[in-house]
Amino acid sequence: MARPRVPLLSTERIADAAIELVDSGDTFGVNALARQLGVTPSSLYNHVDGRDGIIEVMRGRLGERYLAVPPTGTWDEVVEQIMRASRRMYAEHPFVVPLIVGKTITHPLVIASYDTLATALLGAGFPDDEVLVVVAILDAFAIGFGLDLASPDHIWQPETPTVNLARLLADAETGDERSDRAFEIGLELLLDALRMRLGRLDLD
Amino acid sequence: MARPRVPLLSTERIADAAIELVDSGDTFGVNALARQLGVTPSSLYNHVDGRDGIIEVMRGRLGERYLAVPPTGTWDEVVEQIMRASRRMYAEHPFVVPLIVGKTITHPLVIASYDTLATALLGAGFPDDEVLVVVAILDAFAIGFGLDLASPDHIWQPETPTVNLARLLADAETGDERSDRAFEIGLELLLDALRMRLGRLDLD
DNA sequence: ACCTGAACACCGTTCAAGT
DNA sequence: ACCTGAACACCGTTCAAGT
Repeated sequence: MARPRVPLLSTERIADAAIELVDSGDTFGVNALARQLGVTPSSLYNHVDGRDGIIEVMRGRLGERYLAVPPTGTWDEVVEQIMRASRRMYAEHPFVVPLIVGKTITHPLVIASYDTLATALLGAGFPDDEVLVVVAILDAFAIGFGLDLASPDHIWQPETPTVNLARLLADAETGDERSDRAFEIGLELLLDALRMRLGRLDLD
Repeated sequence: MARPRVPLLSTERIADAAIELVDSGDTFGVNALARQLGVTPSSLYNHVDGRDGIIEVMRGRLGERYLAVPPTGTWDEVVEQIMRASRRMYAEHPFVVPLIVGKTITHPLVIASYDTLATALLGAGFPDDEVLVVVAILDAFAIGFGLDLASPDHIWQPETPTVNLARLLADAETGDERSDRAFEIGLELLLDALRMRLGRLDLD
């Protein structure tokens, strides 16, 4: 079977299988992915630009699933909806976060999501030269919490005595609940702070 | 030369060389590190627990350099100093961030830094069950911005028309300055928000 | 156009052998 | 105790060959 009459692969099938592989917790790799698709590693190169290409179609596919509906309402409602959508995406696929982090974003839908965010902030009254900065802050926040979900349950492992940390860790809730609470409180803090800053800007 | 009369390696030499390798921008790896140390990959295993072990001694070494001086002052000054110290560490060694991210922290000095943060927040009046959550938020924030520094100059690369994003990107400052401004504004927002929340808590 | 299979340079890790 | 060198199973990528 050299060339099948109907193609075995497509970017969508590759993206979906990649997401499945990563979600399973097994380490991501071109060979592992090919194995799961029942295909030779080299066949992937007919559809996708190597390892990084696979990661980018993963991001795009997830974007289609989580960021497709454009948010509506006041600027802070838009911000909140996008942050929550990203959060849901990362929460349900935590292990993709370390893979996509720091890679250039090109997928139109994902770009559109950041564009919506920027437009909402401009509409709110944030000055031109501050909008991208705020977007970067929101992105850093979302990514940081996404990584939090991908991290092992015990990020801090004190081996020497501590003043308070060890005791707090012993009493703390388990990973996901703590992370969810942290996200909720963090988002609230962030939105409050943005509203406060906007109020100050309006006075000038 | 089987066993040298004085050891060629030590965890410190390994850590320093690893930091140097990572800073140079070359991809980190056991083999590349051994090459730089003028040593066989397998010799590293006499001092360090494989790849992950090397990463952990890197983190420890950086902690010794950037987090050794315990911060003083009011709780928010402590928070600010620790955040700035982490920022400096990540800014001067951006490429270590993707490596240490999500890995369990054991190094006493690094643990001590988080302990100091927790103690300051407790002293401020944050309730026991909220302190770790705030620490996680601060950590997510710092990590997020650290990754921002390790990212390529053009994180967003719109290939289809946008409402505002493409225009804002064209006018934007270059990577490091933008990231620095974002950090400054973000830290201000975060501290304001924490003070606000503390004020509310005090009323109950 | 789309797959296989061989080949390549490279990983991280283990372990016997040497001093 | 601490290094080398051989060996292992595994990467990601390229490319000729086959339909």
